[in-house]
Amino acid sequence: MSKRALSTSREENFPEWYQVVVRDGDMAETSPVRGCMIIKPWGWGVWERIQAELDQRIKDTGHENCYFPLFIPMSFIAKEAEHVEGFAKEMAVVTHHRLKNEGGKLVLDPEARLEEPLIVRPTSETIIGDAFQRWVKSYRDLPLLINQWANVVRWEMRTRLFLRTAEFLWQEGHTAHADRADAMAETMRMLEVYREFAESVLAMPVIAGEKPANERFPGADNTFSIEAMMQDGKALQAGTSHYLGTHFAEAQNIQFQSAEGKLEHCHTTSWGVSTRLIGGVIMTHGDDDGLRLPPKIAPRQIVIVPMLRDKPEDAAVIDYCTALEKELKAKGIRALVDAKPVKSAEKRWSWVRRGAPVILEIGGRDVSGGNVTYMRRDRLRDGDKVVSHAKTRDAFVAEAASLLDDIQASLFQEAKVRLEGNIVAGMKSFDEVSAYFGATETDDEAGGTFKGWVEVPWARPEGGELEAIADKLKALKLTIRNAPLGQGKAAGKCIFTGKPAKESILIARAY
RNA sequence: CGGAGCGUAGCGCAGCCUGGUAGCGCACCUGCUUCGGGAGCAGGGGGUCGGAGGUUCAAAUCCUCUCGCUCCGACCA
Repeated sequence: MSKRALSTSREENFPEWYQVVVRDGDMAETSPVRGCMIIKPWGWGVWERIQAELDQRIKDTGHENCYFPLFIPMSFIAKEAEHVEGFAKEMAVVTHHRLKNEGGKLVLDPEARLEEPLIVRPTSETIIGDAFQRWVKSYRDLPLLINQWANVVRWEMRTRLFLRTAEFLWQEGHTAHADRADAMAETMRMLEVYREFAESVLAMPVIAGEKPANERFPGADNTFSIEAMMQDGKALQAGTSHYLGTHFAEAQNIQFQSAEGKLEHCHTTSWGVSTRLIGGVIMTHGDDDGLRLPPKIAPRQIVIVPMLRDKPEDAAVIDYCTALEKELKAKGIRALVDAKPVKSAEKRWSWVRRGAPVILEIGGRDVSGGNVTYMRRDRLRDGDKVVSHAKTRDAFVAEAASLLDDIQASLFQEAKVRLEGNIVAGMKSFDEVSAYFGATETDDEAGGTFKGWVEVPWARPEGGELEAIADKLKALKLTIRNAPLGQGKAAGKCIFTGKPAKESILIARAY
């Protein structure tokens, strides 16, 4: 008879469920500025964990952090034709540097119009390239390996908290290399960093692969992505890594003198992941009681809720909890006693909705017996019933770290089974693909029938042929996600062109 | 920016058709009783009904405009 902690379920209405999890999980809310979000302390705590873990990996692979301006001169963006084309429609532009008071109303001061408008960065290839042009003179300056943590703005039509917001936070890596091989190795190295990070830190299994030409970053020669499967079967692009060839180097004069004394253009790369990852975590691990956070990114891993009764004995319970918290912290665990004067049942459910991995409830009897009672958020219920476990306090403290490891592993395993069990291979024609997805035309609003991804052989068509295929897929709300790495020689024929297949690609609905 | 729907208390909603000056559940505050678990009873606080105009003796309700949100489409990390 036990009720759920949320007002809606994944099955009833997945998009609404997502919003409720974000709100009730205290992650973020919409702001007075259209399309922008306020990230609340709990959501920000998750982002801080993501930053800390990923930043370490970025540094371990030889990169240095720095910071470039938020504003980019419009002329910079205009230099790379494809880049302009790709971003022109979604840029925020600063045109004035002063307001004036006109009859009690604030208006733009026409005399304060900027000679050259400034773009609020949608990404920083151009302004970083401008610096690279000055920093790189010799082959001895290469490779140049830079990263920055920043906010960027893309004026999106439709926004959803974390998944697509007008302003979002990310890290963007930018590197310059002497040749294609070195730049490509960098591109793949960072893709692998993302894959490993997503799986081991976010417990989010992904498929790493190369994007088809029509899904490339504006100005890139090759774009690679990691794709994750959400619980509604849709794909989420969780990270990208681009080999930019010499396009930006040519547009911006990033040149070096080789050992042979020849002047050559650099080969550049860029790669990034954003706050969108948090949306991915929510849709990968959330359940009908709210968020379930992997311990590695949970701002608080173990939350201790004292069962207070407004009696003198409360003091002993709080002391017991505080001592326990201290012990756990000494072991490097992010523990918290929630002693707020709020009904304990309320506190329990609010931590459930926020997805704290382990929730302890400590009452007088635990104190006198030297025990703890706890719940695992990843396996909160057996059927409908909430499951609590009991242990001696000493045993709990001794095993706390491995309990967290176990939760991390179990969340990953659950998601991995879902991903691997829902990629359908073996279809021989587009009609089969169409039939597979076709049955779910009407179910976008409600959860509807779950449809996973389809893996099919194709001949890697380009140009107009690819455009036509993309349009055909679009009619079914489908996109090509990527061509997974490490696949063997593709067998059979391309399901679109009938030509001998070159590789397999994943087709899915996507965010 | 197009199509559809919706804006009434923190959240979820009723009231609108048939205008009469705002209500329910949860949450919140106080008290008492409970309490190894999402408690009961009693009392209470909180809304210029998204905003601006208009019609009217009177507007949450009718009309016009506007802003915002959600879903769908186009675009996209």
